[in-house]
Amino acid sequence: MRWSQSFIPTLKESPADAEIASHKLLLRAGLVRKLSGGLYTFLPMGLRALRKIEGIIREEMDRAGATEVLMPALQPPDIWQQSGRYESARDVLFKVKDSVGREWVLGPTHEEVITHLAASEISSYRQMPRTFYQVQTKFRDEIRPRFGLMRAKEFIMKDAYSFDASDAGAMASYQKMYDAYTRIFARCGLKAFPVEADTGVIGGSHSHEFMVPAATGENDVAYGESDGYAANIEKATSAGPVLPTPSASTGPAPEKFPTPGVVTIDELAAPPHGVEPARQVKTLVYVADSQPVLVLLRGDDTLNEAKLMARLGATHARPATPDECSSWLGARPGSLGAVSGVPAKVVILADETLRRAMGMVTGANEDGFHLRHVDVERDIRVSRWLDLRTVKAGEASIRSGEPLRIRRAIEVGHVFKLGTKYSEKMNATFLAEDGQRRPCVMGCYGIGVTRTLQAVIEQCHDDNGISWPVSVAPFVVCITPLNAAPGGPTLSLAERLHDELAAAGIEAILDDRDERPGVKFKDSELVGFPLRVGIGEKSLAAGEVELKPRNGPMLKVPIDQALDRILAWVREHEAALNP
RNA sequence: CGGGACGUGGCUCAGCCUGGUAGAGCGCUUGGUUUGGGACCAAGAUGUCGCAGGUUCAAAUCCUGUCGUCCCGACCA
Repeated sequence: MRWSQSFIPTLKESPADAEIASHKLLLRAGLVRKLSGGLYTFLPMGLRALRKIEGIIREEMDRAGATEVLMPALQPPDIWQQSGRYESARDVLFKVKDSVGREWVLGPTHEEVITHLAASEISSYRQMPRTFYQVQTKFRDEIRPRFGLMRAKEFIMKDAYSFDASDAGAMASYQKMYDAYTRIFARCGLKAFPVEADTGVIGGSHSHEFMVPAATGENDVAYGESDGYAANIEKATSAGPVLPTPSASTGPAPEKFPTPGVVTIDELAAPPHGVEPARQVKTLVYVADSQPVLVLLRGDDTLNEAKLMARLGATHARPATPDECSSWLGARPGSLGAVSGVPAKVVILADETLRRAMGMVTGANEDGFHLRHVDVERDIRVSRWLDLRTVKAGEASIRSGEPLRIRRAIEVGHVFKLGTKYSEKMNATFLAEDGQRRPCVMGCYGIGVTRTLQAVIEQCHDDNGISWPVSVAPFVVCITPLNAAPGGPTLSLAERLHDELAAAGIEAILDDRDERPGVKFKDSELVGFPLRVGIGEKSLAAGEVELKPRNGPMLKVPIDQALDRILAWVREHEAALNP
């Protein structure tokens, strides 16, 4: 490929609407252009890198025994109604109407479609295990698209779905995908690691997300440095808070005291009251699937909303408004408590940390008053004790006791044991060996392909631009004749090398532009080709060409060895990425 | 959805406060000189200042609305 025949519009300056490095580089290196918020056109270099990632994914899916299909992006709403997600996923569903007014859905994912297929095509245990996958464009009505391809309205995803006749079979299918994912990200040159993930409404214990550590990620991961524990913060647990919870009773009964103007934990902790946060009971009012619930946490803890929803099996949860708090409890946020005045219909959930907590301080359900000497088990009608708190850095790992750390990460993949949630609702059943009809046991497995592309850039770049791993580089080799005069000796050698590389199966881009050397050097580093082959009149006179790895020092090699040295360099770096 | 910021040539931005001829750098075109790290000189082209109203003799500038973009938030009462 000649540079002049491609389309690589590089930019010296970053467009103003890009914030993070990978987003800026996507634009600066001419990989993508924005059409609208969350919608991007892939230009040749971006498309080539994307195809490389897709290629790796296809190879590994096939190796793992999955089989490729392609499902419609446009889907009838009735299958979404059948699965119940027409309601529960309504926030992300794009809906469109056709010319006669009938409604359609743009698929954010394909569980419904594949389960519909399985319902009609799989009828016997003999047809399983079976794993289908596709690489498809997905649509999500993101509240706030951001960071380029990272969170977009339209994006490319690899999704796979496994069907098994038994739980054990489903676990084996899950493990195959888990292993495939590990290989895929390694081959993409990404340092991605699996973490335990929240299973949300669906329940079950088997879900892992593959995370790429990055300060710009949108997820927090809690992990142990050496014990291997790693979990999404939404799921993470610990041995408990570092500070112990007060457990000595300070009085025989709760006692009301005035706290005018005090509405926050910090204000109650400050003079004149001086009640340290660990001695306070934080009372939150939530509305979960239209039901009011009270959530009790220690004052210095934070509610983990994902845990709340998971424990309740709720699909939507939101904090109650101050007016709702007033009408249910008789007080405004800041003076709420669960000791008295809680209507019987309101469920009270308390975090495990508060078990046996004594001598606590909490709101009195009367504006301007709090209660002290509260023994939680004695004084509060707790309906359920649950793990609802968000773990904090420094707390002991449940695995080894070492202090947990927390870091930001980008989620690039998710493997999930679904069970029979969809197969039951959509009647995807089979006849088992024992003659019984049972629902298929399913798993689903996603990789954000476009997001993975950007994650690679986020992880592989420097001040000069992108630095692609050879496996996903749009071209591995950039041949740079410093003088591209037609018919001249540098261009002739460049062309010869290009053709010889092509014959050896390596696609190189030849920078045949009539540009000054500095421009070519800067561009090749910005776009990030792993190996640049420089051919100038000086080096030619010395009988040499220059091999300049993107991340290493320049090597001068004799012209007649150039091809072999380039091939060796590429093979070596390809091999390094193969697990 | 709440808060904030910003919309001026292809890109990055100045001008707006204090209304009065629309600017710079990069990019682009032409000619010349250059040619191993984003060249230099000269001459040029490119704008209904996001859009719609309003105020005014006069609006990029002030006011209102609207659309778009980006950031923060949408757990800690």
